[in-house]
Amino acid sequence: MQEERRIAVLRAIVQDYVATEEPVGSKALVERHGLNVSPATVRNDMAALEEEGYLTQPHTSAGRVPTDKGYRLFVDRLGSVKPLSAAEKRAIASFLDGAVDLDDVVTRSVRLLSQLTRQVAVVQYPTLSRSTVRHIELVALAPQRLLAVLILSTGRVEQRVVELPEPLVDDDLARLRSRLNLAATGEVIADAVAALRRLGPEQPDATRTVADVLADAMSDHRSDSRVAVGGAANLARYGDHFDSAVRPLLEALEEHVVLLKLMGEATAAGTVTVRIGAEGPIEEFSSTSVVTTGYGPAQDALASLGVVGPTRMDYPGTMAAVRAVARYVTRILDEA
Amino acid sequence: MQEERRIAVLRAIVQDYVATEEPVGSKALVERHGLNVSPATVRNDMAALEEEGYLTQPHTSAGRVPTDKGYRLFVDRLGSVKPLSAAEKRAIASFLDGAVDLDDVVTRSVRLLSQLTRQVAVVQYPTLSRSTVRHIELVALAPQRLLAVLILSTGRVEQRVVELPEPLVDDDLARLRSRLNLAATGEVIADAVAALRRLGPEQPDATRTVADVLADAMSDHRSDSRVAVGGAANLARYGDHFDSAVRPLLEALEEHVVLLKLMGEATAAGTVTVRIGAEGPIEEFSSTSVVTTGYGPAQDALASLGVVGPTRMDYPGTMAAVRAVARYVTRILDEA
DNA sequence: ACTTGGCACTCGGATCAGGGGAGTGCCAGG
DNA sequence: CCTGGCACTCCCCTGATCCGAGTGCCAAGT
Repeated sequence: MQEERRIAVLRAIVQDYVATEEPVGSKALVERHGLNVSPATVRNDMAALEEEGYLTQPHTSAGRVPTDKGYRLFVDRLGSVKPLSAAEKRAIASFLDGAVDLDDVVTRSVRLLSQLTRQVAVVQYPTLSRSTVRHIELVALAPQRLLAVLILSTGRVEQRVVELPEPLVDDDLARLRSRLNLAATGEVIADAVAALRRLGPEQPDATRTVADVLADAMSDHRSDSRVAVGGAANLARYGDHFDSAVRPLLEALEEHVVLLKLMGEATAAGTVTVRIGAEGPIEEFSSTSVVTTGYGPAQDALASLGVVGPTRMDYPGTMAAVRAVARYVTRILDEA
Repeated sequence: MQEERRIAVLRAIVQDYVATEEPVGSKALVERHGLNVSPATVRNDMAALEEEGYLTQPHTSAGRVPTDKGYRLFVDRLGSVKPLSAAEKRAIASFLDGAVDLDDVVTRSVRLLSQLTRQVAVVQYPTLSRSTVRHIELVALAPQRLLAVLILSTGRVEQRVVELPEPLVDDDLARLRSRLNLAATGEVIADAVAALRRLGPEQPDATRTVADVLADAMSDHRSDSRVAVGGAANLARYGDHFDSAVRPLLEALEEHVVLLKLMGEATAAGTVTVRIGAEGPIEEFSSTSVVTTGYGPAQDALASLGVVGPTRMDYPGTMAAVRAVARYVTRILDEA
């Protein structure tokens, strides 16, 4: 009985604190929420919750603030994620439907997500390792120079200028093109790389050169850590802790490697992961929470997408938005 | 005689203020700079400069701060832009030389520029209107569906999935491809669009469909306003005015259209444009300066690139960095 | 065994006065 | 036209005071 009320108190505190950004006291609590008990009772509960580590007091004589542990309990005890309104769903659909290519999908998602959550949104580009080669194209730029274009199943395009060891006539170019496509098209990246590397030493130099460049392009780690970021302006709402919190985050947003570490491994689509404060991998961001999920085919997430914000954030709303956007993105990519 | 000294005083004030971010007084001035006059003399000069609108006092009894007009004079009277050190030049070269494609060049430039200037850097992608069509590629995805890939001279790649009104066999595809390339390859975008649109009604439906999609892709204004932004973390150094200055800027950095307006028309490569405070087109950014220049072939700039920062910035250094980076980017693009 | 009202206590934050100091303007003399 | 001197003006820092929200605890009530 009391146990239940304590959870209710914790929940109320979290909600109020998220809304007001100020430590919440016993009196205000009973007023704003329909708790049918006196402030004194709530005080006892709060003392107990503090004892167990779910709350803290900034000062001896101030209201209570949830700890990371408190948020964690709050999130875990969320019954169901509240579904988005019909209007929001429609907005998502219409916003994403106009996308013309992969870049566009990612850009729109990131913007959409940041607007829905009023937070910093991060969308990782589909991982190379999960995609297959759709086509390889060679365009002659000069007799000894060509442009190799690599098109992947996810819609990603890589291109490289290749200097040839010897001039190549059109016929040779066509032959080379079909040889490369024969080896790589339809294959998963890892296999395609292997196949290209195997294109033996017995082949003419030009083949080797081009195959190597393509294989390198495919294994380029740089392109495996591409992310899009949006809504950085929402950081301005961080309020205080400017130098200690906002600045490192702004820096991280440009360091994609750090950002990806912060986002963590792509989880299976459908499951929304919430990392609260110090639960994350980077000490500096101990007052930052991350809400992510994977997107792409069910058991085989292409990459993750999510939101980064202050520990004091609207978890239910954020989780709902992240999940919804992931779902739509998955569908869009499926169609293309 | 006094005229010259006044300029010297203004210059000294600008330098000190930029360095310390605090109003500068007469005594500190004569000490830190080798002015061979007394503080009283400097005070007279300052009073005159204030009279003419080059300086202001935050409070009756505080030091002086340059006005926009003061910065303007300072910038105009800069003798020569101080050249970068050899080390810096080397850094630029090595930083940009590793770029593999257009995206990479732009990304690296933006990062480089923000690091050199410790400011927010903005690089516009080469304008579509100045580039030519290098190649058009069609890849069959399904009998009635193909992927059209458009490769431009600047290295930009656009792709679209096209649903065909009728199935297309390989031979037709090859014919279609060469017809499209014949019409568009080598042409400036505007001409290519026209040529594609002309691909007459007498042609089979598939041709029309694909040609239209390509023409649309080329005239897509969305892609004409692409920019890359970097160094947003440097905004953290804005110090005070957080909500009034940093926030709108952060927002603008995501609104590429606004950002481009702020950057202004691409100026001829070689000329560095400085827009100080209220000289800019957007009232909200009246305490923000913009330093830009064009890049690309001499008289025919592809696009602009530059830096956005507080009016109180190191103009000589910033101008030098912007010019140097533009120069290198031009060279790199020329080679590719 | 909880809950409740009462009460003393704590402590942060707002408010205010006072003093120090940096900087100015002006004037009279070089 | 430059310079030293001097009175004056505010800004801002410091310390003291006060107020009130909020707590913890206790004793009484259900």
